[in-house]
Amino acid sequence: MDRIDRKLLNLMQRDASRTNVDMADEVGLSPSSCLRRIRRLRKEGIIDRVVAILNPARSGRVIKALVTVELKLHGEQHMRRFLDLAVAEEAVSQAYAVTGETDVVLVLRLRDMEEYDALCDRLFRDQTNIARFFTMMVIRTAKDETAIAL
Amino acid sequence: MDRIDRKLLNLMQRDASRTNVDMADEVGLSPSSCLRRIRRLRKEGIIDRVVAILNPARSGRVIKALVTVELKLHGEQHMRRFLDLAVAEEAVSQAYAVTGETDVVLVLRLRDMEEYDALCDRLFRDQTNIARFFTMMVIRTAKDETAIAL
DNA sequence: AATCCGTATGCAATAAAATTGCACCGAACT
DNA sequence: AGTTCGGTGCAATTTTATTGCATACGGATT
Repeated sequence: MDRIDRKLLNLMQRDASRTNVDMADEVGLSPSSCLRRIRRLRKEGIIDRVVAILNPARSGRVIKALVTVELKLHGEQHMRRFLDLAVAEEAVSQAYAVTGETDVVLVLRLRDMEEYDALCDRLFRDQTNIARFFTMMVIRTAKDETAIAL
Repeated sequence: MDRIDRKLLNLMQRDASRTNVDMADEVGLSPSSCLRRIRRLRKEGIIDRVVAILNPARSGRVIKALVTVELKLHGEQHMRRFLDLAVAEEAVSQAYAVTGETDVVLVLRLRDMEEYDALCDRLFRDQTNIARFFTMMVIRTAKDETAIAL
């Protein structure tokens, strides 16, 4: 993991659709050598995967919301049951069990408020193990990184 | 935007490193036709970009934390000042201005607790406009999707 | 129903890229 | 100095992407 590797990873975190030839040129290696590095990074699992990122605005899921959830019963099985429920929802894009102020934090991507209301019914109101939940609607997204700083 | 487009988008959200030939075969199109669709999806901005996702465990940033921040002064310029500060931090992977319980929510990716402590100094303790902040350490990640359900 | 138009398709030819074998280089170690 | 190992560039080969072209499909219009 040297300077060139880091350079490649930074390139590919920004745009992985470039050709190997192109990137090789930018980092100052021959295409073959560059390709072998990229393959190594993938084989070693440093590059987990390469994916297409869709434009959220074009997908219809334009409303983002954060929800903190407090459970009544905190046992492992209760936590697992709720997380399973949440994870199964398409509108739930992130779900974390956390320490501190609350038990679970969800990140939602919603099409509209109807979807939010219906989701709340399924995840919170119809459940017996929910003590409280607080919703924070996202007003402004200042940063939303898939890239990891090296 | 038909069934085949959606199929392609789902494929590429999971793995965009496959060859066009391969994906064309899976969706039942000729390579040329499939390629033209993918180019159209990119040109229209439905596919925003293609990126490499690194393994967080291999990057050293293994601790995830959520922080809610309450500001003392809520004016636009105060909000902006704090967000600018937060966004500049490498450990801050997401930053949202929100309604409700609090003003700002941050998602942190940390190497260790020292980094957390130092970050708190810079973002919270040294600042005059922070009323309170609550940290929730992530115990379990049940879902963390870059993909958007269509 | 016939026509027209815009768009999508498959095929085949071509261009470009990825992949591999091979010889070589340089650092680390004996 | 000799040896080993990992990485490199070059060139040949294979695979893929790209494009031109003829055709097929669907919708709107006459």
